[in-house]
Amino acid sequence: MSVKKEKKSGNSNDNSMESLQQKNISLKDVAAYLKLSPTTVSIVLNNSPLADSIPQETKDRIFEAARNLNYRPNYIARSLRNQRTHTIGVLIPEMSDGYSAAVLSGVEERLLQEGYFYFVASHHHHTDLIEKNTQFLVGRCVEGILAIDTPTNQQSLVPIVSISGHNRVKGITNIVLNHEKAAQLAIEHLHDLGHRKIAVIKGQEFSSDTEVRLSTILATAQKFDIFIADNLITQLIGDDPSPETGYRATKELLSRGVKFTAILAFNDISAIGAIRAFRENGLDVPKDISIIGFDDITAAEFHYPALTTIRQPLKQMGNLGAEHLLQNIQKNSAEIPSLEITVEPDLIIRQSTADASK
Amino acid sequence: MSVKKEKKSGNSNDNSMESLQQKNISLKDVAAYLKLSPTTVSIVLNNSPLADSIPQETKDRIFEAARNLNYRPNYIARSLRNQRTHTIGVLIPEMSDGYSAAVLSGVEERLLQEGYFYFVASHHHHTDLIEKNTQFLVGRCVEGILAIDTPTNQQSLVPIVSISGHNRVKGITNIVLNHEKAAQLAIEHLHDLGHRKIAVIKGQEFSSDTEVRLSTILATAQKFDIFIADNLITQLIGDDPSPETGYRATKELLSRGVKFTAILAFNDISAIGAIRAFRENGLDVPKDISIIGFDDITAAEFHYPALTTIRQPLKQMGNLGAEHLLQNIQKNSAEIPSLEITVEPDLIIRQSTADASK
DNA sequence: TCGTTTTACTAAATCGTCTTACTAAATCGT
DNA sequence: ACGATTTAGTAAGACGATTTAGTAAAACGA
Repeated sequence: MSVKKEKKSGNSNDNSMESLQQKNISLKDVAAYLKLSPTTVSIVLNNSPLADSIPQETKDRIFEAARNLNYRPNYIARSLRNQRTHTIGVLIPEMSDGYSAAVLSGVEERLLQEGYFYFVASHHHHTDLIEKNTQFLVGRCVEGILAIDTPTNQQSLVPIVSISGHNRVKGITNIVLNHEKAAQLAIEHLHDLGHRKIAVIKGQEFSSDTEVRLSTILATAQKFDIFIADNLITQLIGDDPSPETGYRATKELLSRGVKFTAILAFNDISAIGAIRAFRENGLDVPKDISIIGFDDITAAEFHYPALTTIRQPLKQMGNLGAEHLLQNIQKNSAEIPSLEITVEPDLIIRQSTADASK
Repeated sequence: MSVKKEKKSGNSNDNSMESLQQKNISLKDVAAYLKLSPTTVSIVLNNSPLADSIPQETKDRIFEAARNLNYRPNYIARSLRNQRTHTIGVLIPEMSDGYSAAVLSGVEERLLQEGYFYFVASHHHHTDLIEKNTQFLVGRCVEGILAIDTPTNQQSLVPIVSISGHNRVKGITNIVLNHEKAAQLAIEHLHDLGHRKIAVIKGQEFSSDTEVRLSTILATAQKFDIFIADNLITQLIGDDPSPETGYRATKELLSRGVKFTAILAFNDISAIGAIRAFRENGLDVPKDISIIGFDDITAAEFHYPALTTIRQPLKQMGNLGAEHLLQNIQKNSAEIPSLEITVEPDLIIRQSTADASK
């Protein structure tokens, strides 16, 4: 890393003085300039009902002055007075895992529409960081918190909406996937292809979806008369967000020597790691082993082989989460119901699944 | 999407009343409770030098009361008074493209250390959105702006640090890759493997690195007596952040019927698209065609074949960007130098490159 | 013409914190 | 014992906006 200094900017005689040094001008300045009171300027610029009695001519003068002086209301002062920050906090495990980013893009879209901004804080699966970040965010006067794939135990002073978070706290709105449907789609697809020996990669302990995902899969399999024994279940270990964990889990599974013709991965990331493990062991996907991922992150479609996967509408979930959070912010805390919003998965059939070889 | 209402929370007789309904208590409340003035409480809690004259006993009383009453200073009021928001704005093209997320994780790490939070705004490569978002952020009283892969033309009222942004505006600190070194690493590697006919996938018009990347590659190639003709250059079109654009660009290149044994992709995403295109045309990577990506995003290592790529230290760039922005915020605008911080690329050799077949 | 309403504004309080400029009492130095 | 300093605080203003509760003048109604 090297540093190259070029030159000072803002030599005191160029135009940067005029354009940059101007102190931010306040309502008072505008008022003084117009020889009016701040009150009048305020009600006109905010188009308050009180402005009805102000003649159009005066209004025009005010608007013009505000524009000419380049008046921008101070958001902080306004927030203090109105007790509204138009800011929410978002809790995520990891910025760079694809999943959070996809949800966030939905969150951002909706929030900006409503004039809200958001703070992001990631906790890397440390329980104490979840707690601490929540405190920080509340300390920053966020109006609500959106928890993405993050357990939320405590009740908070602000509304919370949880996306794929496991928790049964009162007054929290949950955005969750229809897990039964997801399991149904996955198992049915494999069953249709003739697979009967199916292995499963279970998620990390700390992942919100780990338990439901596994239990719904086992239950659904049973409906198809498929019994998934414990020795066909392997688990992701560690908080590395890369395919490495899926690779390791699969290696471990293969080392057991149990036979299977298909595997359900916890997510696309781990599916990608699994494929590498199979390939190293001389097993072709999908000829020898079929694999189904979960999420349908961008990488899934362009992987080789392209991943068959259960799509979660991640962006939509972000959108919905933001929407409900904003709604709850309008209500007073006593009337916020415990809601559960379910979104539907889709089976995306690509090249990582095929007829059972034998 | 379905909705299931469970039950109201906050039934007025459970403990949520006590724990949630308590109005936020202010400095004044603490002072009143202690029968002291807000001034005294403030100087003690902030450990201001004035507190030297306050006896320890009183201090203890104040600390205890603050804790018992669960006093949390109002950040907004404090910001207004101190004219500091400890918030910066981050401009990115796209939340979910892997690149921004990787840089952001570095940004976040550094900012949190310093007690800063950040607002994110993405512009999806729309010039007017860049302008608009900058306005919004400044309107939100951010103390500085970090522009990631985003052109910044105008001088602004707040310090700007640009990461991989092309711009020659005074007073802006740039974090850039050593592009010459990057080109050198890539070309040298291919040359060593015997490649002489090399194609290039050029970035989109709007990507900051597009021009430098191509020009440094062409210049470096020439040093190795390799001439890259125009008909060996194809370009990414459109703002789809998926490998699709790389796929299309490569298809188009192949349709020209020009021969080449290796290709330099603009980034890993487009390299992944290119591999798919080659595969469809019956070309094996790396047996028939070698390919080098750029960035080393997480997906690169686990792709098949694993991508040889030029790594950019994305997280470090985020870290540096945040660090310099915070430094510049301390200075007054006249003394901010136009700095260029260069970070070094690495050649990561994996399986997508091999000896030239003929 | 006199009282009421409307018009066109404004003064002052408030949001919650921090800081500057005090004061009153206690202690110190000689 | 008397002025100077230290101790232990406090009152008031500012940050920049919004809102409540006005007021003075003009227009209106009978």
